[in-house]
Amino acid sequence: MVRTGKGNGGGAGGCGPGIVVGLNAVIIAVTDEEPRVLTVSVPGDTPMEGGAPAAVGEGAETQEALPTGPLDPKGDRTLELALRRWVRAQTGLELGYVEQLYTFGDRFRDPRERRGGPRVLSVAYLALVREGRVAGESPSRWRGVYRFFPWEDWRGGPPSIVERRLLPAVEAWVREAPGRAARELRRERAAVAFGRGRDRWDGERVLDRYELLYEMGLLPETIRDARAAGEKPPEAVARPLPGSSLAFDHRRILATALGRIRGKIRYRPVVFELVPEEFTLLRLQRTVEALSGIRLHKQNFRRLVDSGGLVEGTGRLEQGSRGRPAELFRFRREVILERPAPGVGLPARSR
Amino acid sequence: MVRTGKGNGGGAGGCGPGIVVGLNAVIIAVTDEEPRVLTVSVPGDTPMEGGAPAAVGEGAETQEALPTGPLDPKGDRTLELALRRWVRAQTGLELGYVEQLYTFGDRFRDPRERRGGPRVLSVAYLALVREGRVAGESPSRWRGVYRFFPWEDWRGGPPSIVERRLLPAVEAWVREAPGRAARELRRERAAVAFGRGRDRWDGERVLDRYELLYEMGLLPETIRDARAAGEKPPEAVARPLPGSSLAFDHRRILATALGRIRGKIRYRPVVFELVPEEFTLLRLQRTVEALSGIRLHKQNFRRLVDSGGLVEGTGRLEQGSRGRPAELFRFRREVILERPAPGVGLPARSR
DNA sequence: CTCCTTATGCTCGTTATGAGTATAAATATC
DNA sequence: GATATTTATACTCATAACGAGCATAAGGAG
Repeated sequence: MVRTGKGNGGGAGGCGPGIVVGLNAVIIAVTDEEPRVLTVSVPGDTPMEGGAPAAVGEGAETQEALPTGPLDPKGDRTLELALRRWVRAQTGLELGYVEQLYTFGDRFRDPRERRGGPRVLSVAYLALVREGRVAGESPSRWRGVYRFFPWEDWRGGPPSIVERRLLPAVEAWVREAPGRAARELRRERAAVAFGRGRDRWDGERVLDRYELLYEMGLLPETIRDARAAGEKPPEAVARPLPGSSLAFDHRRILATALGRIRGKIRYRPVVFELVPEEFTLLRLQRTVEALSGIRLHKQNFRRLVDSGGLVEGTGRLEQGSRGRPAELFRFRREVILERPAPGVGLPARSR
Repeated sequence: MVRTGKGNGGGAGGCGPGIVVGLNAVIIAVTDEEPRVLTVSVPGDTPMEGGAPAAVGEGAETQEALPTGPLDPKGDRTLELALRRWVRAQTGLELGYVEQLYTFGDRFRDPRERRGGPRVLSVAYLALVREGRVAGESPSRWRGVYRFFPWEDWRGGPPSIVERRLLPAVEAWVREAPGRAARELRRERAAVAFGRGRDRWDGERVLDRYELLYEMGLLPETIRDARAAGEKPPEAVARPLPGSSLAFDHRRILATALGRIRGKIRYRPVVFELVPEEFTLLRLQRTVEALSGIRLHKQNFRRLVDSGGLVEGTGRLEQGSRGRPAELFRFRREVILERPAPGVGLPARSR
């Protein structure tokens, strides 16, 4: 009957558990039509689950990471409450919408594991907050999400990085597969992730794309991790793709989060967690566009949310904007009682 | 710093970690038009993450539970591989489709926690297998999923239990709320979970319903857990709802899994993991119906999967059935390259 | 007053969906 | 062997949902 970790005692330090658990928060806001994520600075050698705060900014090179905190096994009633607790303490943010994202537990995702450190599990959460008010004095800041995934922002048409670097690299990767069968496999994986070209790009497959790029050796993480393992990178690539990285596997976690949001937005009214109580329809649309990374047809968006019962007009108008003043709307909570899956129903493809 | 569990020492046995991690498998198959889940027998006092195998079947009353296994922090490269490993060892099953479901970590979900035991986290996985071949000699067996959720099977119309017990109880629960505000809150929660009546029942909200029923005190778990906590059940209910329970919070985990499958089936071609290589369209339809719990329109289902490009005919016919022989079809793998979200697109409501 | 900008209303063709009707090809029954 | 029964499969039809575009309204800037 399945004992955990065949002998809890076998792990690090003679008596340690061999496994430690941390909680991870992907906190998303949309400001200035840009989706943003809250990151913190950690010293270069910080263990993932925290550690002595090691005097941040004391000289050693710091990395950017997602906020991480502990579960107090004797105190926190649920994982989510634990997350809310330490996010409040760390950043001053009172989280609204929170959902569990995924639990990450690959071996060596914390490099210290190679030096006898414990296996580190992270239960990652996605949180949406309304504004960019970071109250904490902690070294946290809002970063544009597309800083980490430049290839995911199609609002201005196909990003040049996709055309110029990504697709050619993918094609080369498929071509250079060792053997016919491997080539077919790669072709299919590439087609699923990138939709065989600029057409058919599926906005939700953020994680598939990230993982493929990682595997192809196009990301700095690939080199970093291979070096840590004492191997040489899979296929030495001239230069990594543009786009910032994050410590540990946190860019992967962020990719998971972005994909989840893009999916969720279609069938649950989660956008409203990101806009003020009252908003113009354009603001709502821009928020959806920021997250989904594509442009939407204005009139149809209006029809969708208005006659779809997602919003109701307040009768009041927005002040101080260019052009004809827009009516302020608010979310119609009743819609969740009326329709099974009220979302904004993005088009399959952009444009 | 966040060491896990602020005071690793406080836990079980003086040196325990305070947190232990287990993996949980919800293994689903569909046989005889019935969705089934693999369960195992555990002695009444088994700790969730396993422990000394305590001689199964030695007299003490046994409970039914989901298969559970460990993560070997030094050996298993990923959580999913760990799961595949011990499922193979325990049951002989070679899992095909596997996806992570959710991580459960509420306090006291393992009752031994109250007696100083460690906090037990379970990372639950959903696995789909083609046939009901349980090779292992372990005390595992296939149970009909609706044995645990009789109110979720609407294939024969609204289940009598819904009409006769569930909805009346829900209405009473709303009515008896302490105060006006609480009543409104309950009304809304009930409406979301149960769709304000036999109409608008959303098949995917399995977990919402389970949790509401738990909270209402309509399940044996409510009483069990309250007793373990030394409290009295929230609102003493005459008799619990029909439907088998599972050990620990495993019925909740199963509810999560069923809801996930029902959602997934709509936009990913996962049904094909549950039928043989070649199948008739009726068989495919019955499998979808078994999972979604509703009946579908035969001709439209055919149109959906056939002209939708999900399947292709083999030209061969099924042998030995009543009526006109049906053509055998197979899954068209190419569809995942062609369409972004190929699923079977269930109707919002039944009938 | 005219142009520019944004908001909002409405139309139109296409596709998807829900519900049938009709016919075909087997086996079972008398 | 004719007929009923059962299941498969092909089509039709009305309606809803969707994608794209035209047209008009209501502000400010020049």
